[in-house]
Amino acid sequence: MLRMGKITDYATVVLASLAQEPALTLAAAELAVRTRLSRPTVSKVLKGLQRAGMVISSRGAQGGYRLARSPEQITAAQILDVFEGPIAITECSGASSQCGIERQCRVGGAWQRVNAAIRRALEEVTLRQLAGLDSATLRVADLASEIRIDT
Amino acid sequence: MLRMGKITDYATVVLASLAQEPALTLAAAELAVRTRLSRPTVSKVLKGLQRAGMVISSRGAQGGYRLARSPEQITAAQILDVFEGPIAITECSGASSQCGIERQCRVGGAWQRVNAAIRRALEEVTLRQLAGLDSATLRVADLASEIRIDT
DNA sequence: TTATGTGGGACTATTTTAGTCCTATTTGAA
DNA sequence: TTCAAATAGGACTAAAATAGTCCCACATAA
Repeated sequence: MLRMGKITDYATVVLASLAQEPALTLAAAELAVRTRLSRPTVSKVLKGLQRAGMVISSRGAQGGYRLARSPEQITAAQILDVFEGPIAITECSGASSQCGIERQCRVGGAWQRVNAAIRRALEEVTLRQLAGLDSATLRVADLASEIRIDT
Repeated sequence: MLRMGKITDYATVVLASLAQEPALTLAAAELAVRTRLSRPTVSKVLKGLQRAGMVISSRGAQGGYRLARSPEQITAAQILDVFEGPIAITECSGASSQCGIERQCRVGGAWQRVNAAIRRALEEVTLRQLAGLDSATLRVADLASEIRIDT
């Protein structure tokens, strides 16, 4: 329905892995093993995360990565932002909307609100939760309804 | 941040246009004029919508399209489904998740819940609202709490 | 019977995305 | 001082998704 790229997905996995051991500095190679992802991919992900300030890197021997903040302070929204950018659900709902039909369609406004709502929800979800470190697990009503068949 | 294709965007615009005149049967060409989109594109969109049962078509002269149900009964989630498919926010959160690392990452579950929450929010938004036909506008605050993830 | 429509694809060009690899730079430790 | 272990930053290619157009068969009102 809505999609995020695989890299963002990987990023979550890698971050979750780092969240298991917030104290340690782990090398990309080690993280690749732990996450079962390929090394180049893990590297790419970590570079992005470091540029975004989500992880702190140490270069040279014994170097590696660690979380820049605690898992409670990293949100799903932040993770999305790193690789997906601030691009909105629809182009109209983005910052610089100039689709030309704007005046006519009037649709933009509503999508913007939807988008804002989704974003706020995503800001409520922490890495701690994503990593399953929360004993009180996420409580969201039972599963998404499948394709609806209203008449 | 999260993205949906342009076609889905167009679909919303076209549906909103149809929602202005639920009684009329409008030809693709006419809708192209009203929405300021190109004819082929509008046509493509409408074909998809008709296959999905969102609009009803009449062939031949004086033919065209009209909404299959009232604007209140068409939701943003349904519109998304037509062209974006049921694909989830991350592949792990899709129906057939077999990413291989699933056992390790444990992340999938949380994303699934996030995804479900987003979907539910999208089901609350009607075409009527998207089209701006509702005098009482969307109340974002409510929407956000709808999709909040309790810890 | 002809104008006007939709139905269903086929098709191409463009853009995104995924994933790998190469080279420079940094740094701890023998 | 030197070397090995790591990250930084791109460059690059292949594959996949998207956008958008076009063509032709079929349907139907006048």
